[in-house]
Amino acid sequence: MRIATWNVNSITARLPRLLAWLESSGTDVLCVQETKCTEEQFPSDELRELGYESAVHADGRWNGVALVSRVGLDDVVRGLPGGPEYAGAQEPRAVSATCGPVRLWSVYVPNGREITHDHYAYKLKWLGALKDAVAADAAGSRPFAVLGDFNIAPTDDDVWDRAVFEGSTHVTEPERAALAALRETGLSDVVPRPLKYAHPFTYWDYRQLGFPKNRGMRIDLVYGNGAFAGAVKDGYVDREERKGKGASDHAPVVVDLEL
DNA sequence: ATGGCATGCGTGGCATGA
Repeated sequence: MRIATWNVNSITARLPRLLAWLESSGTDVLCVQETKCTEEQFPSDELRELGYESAVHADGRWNGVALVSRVGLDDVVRGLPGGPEYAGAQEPRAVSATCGPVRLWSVYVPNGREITHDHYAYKLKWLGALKDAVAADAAGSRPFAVLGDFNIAPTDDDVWDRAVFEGSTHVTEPERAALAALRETGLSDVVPRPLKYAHPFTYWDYRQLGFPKNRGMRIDLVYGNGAFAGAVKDGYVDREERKGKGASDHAPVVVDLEL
């Protein structure tokens, strides 16, 4: 079973690449982030023609998540139960479902913007609510994983130059502590292998030749419980998909399981 | 010293991203 997570940075802008990649990679379940569309605009018909069902949680030009599966899509939950509001509203940043033998979440953790910004406090609250929402499944015996764009580099090695991020979000101790608390529910970081260079970065800024210079970050993560992590046979970052015109600034993270 | 790129919305220049 091949499961992947990919921040597509607009599913409508990425649709030709997305459809081609699903076919060429043979992915069974894809966790999508930053759909940047309404639920009506989501390309459910095009995906259905390829044999995939979709569960979408989206409301317009920002955020938006989905689960796309060809191995079943049941018991869909849209949103983060108990999640905090930002600017008076719940944002579409989480969707979960059961896909065959495995329960999965697709999450788009708030960016945080700046350490002094309200968005940063919101990010930490959001992660706390995520921990509470997944704790029972994380501790369970059914294969379970939270996949997505966590907007946190778990260690200093997960950014191309730690010094550049001094004073910035994505690398702070409270963010990493929130990730550690999430792991303590029973989840472990399923680290993919890179296809090139030493470290499995998953995001490279569009600017300043970030990708050619491999100035990347590992912020797209797969957090699986024991039954999930124990079934993992391989995992990699498909950096080929970051190449060329019309690429997302994130590459897909692919995990193969024997379930 | 600054911005540099891409997206949506909507046709000009913001807001957002990390």
